[in-house]
Amino acid sequence: MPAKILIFEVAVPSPLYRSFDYRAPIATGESPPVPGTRVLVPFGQRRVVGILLTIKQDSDIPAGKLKDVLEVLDAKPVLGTDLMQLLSWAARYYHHPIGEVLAAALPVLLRKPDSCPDTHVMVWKLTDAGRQQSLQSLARAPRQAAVLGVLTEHPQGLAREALSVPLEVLNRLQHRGWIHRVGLEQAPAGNIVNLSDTQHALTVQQQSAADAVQACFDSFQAFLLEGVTGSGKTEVYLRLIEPLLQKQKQVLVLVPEIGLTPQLVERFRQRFAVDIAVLHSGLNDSQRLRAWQQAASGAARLILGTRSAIFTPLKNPGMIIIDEEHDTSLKQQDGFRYSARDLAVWRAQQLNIPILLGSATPSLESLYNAQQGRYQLLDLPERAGKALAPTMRLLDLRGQTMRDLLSATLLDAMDVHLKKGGQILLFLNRRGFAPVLLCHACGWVAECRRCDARMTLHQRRGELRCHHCGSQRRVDAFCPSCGSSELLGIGEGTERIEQALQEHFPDISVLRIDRDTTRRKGELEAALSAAETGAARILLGTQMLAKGHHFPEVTLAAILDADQGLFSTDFRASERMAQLIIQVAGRAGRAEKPGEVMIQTHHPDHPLLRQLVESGYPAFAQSALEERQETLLPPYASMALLRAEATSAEQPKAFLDAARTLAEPSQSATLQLWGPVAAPMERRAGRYRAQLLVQAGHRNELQQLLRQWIPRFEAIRDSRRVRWSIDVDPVDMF
DNA sequence: AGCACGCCGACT
DNA sequence: GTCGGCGTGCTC
Repeated sequence: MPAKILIFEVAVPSPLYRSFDYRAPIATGESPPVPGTRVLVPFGQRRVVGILLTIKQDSDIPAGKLKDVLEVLDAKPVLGTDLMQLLSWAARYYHHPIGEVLAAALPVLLRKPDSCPDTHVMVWKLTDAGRQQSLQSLARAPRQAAVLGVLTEHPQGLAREALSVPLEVLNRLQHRGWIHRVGLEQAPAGNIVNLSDTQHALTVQQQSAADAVQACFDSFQAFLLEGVTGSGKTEVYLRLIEPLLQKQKQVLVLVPEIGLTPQLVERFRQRFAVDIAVLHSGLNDSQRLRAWQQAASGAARLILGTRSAIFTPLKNPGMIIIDEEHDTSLKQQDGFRYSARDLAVWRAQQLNIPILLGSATPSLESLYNAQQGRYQLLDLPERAGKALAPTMRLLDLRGQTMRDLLSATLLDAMDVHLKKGGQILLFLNRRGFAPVLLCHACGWVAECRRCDARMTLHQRRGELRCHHCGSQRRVDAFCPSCGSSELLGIGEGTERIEQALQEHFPDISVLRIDRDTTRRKGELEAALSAAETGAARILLGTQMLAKGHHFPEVTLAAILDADQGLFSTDFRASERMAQLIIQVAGRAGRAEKPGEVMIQTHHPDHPLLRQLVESGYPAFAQSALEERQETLLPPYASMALLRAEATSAEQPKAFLDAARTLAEPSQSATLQLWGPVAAPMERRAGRYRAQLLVQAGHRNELQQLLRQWIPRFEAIRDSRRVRWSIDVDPVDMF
């Protein structure tokens, strides 16, 4: 009888669409590890950290090829059953290699082969000796004295973060034997919900929305909270979070990238005296690991994060909230291209908890789900408090006297608002000085050497920059083509508008907020606070300015160029433009001052624009949905985009041609392939890009095709030479 | 992806 | 005579 050997099936961090089998380690101990545990395995010439998927009795791989697991790295799995299920499903649905999916869900430090640092919450406490020290004896070490003082008042101990002194100070005290570190299994379970008195009474609509969700606290239900700007969505979130925290549950809140500002975090902190884990891009690896562990242990009760926070382990999940659910930054745009919103709905269902999707301008997908009865629609049609809805107006630019995108009508309106003491917000989604540098003598324009794109002129820094690949160079003094010195910046960016505003309103302070003015740390915060206090009278900016901030003094908001979104090749462009316009409009008149919104366009009769302005977003969304239905576009169809890129233009096309041929036999009635075609900007960062669109009437049909199609790509000759990727439910068609 | 192996060009 | 270019193949 051969001895029974166990086989570990392991997901290895590599772009391969399969798992790998290993012999279980010799010393498995009493209880074998469970799926979700990290294992160190030999892989080719390397050793890598993989994740145990299953333990099985035998393998299809010949015994001679099997290698041994080198080490089991965790006593407890880093990924619990629920996350393993979520991630396996996500790998299948998005057709991304399981090893990369699992790796993407783990904090960087857990992807390294060190054993997992302790998952305890560490706090510092006074020792008996420490308690007996007099503070006077430490007069020459004020920081050490302060620590002793604070710890005297907190006999249960405090985390280092709470003490906010350098580690060195603590080490010195520890060395003297006056304080020591203690690991707690969980954070001190204070009962901790501590409502501040800033709580406002809810409006009738807010209350009924909150009631509806609260009625479903103990089971899965998806809610779409459609609330106009200023209607108090956040207050509804806070009201719902409160009873859950009291029941010792955790709440996971996902927000778009720009939405996760210190101001938002501060609002949560002021409301609830619980440990909040904040997961944003600014964290370093150990901070991120710590936040993850605090969520996993249950110590953090409120988890606030961007897209990838959807993979945070939760000990005691109570609810998931997705704020600004329409925002495209919730969809990962490279590598493992998942939608955090869609995964969140799946996860809520799996955890049997409610999920709340909030937006002033819901995505057409979510509105469709609400109409289908999958989501329960909650409506907040009115602004809370005394604030009045702003009036919106299209400004016909045709034939108007213009000064750098500022029409005479707009300038007049600005004058009026400034005289009345109002603040003004101008939105333009184009940074830099001018999007084109043109030679007046010969017509040459400055183009990027690595992209099919014009360079943007950044005049103040004397640079040309490509906004697609990031390359930059000094602006030419003479035309490289004809030698003329007459080089003109054509078109407008925020930098030019800023200059024009300063000239036109010499006594008014203008604040420009875009990626160029807020590049360094702290600059964005400084700018936002200058905007909020009203110190700056005219605010000018890009997306950054439009999203989520509260500027109570703004009485006039203007979209300087609404025409960009009108004639795009991307069928979602008009939806985006509408969302952006409403978002900018939402910045005006939030306080007691009535707001005015002006939208500059050369197409004032465009049906979409008119409907948006005259009837509002819900009406716009309804007719956009009807149009999608007629043209059989999402959400009435399912899409996947196969992209390929390489250093030559031919290779991606050849690969996609081959891929298309492989898909051809399985074409059914509603399955369609479009392309391959060159990407809208074919060359980007020196690489040529092409794409093939797959469309199906049904999700299942699309999935069925992808399942049998993608494994065959490895057989295509060029598949090694091109970089290809599959994007299921793409939101960006580029 | 990473890494090794392998076969052809310009260097000490 | 070697260092190194990137094409090809493999990873339990």
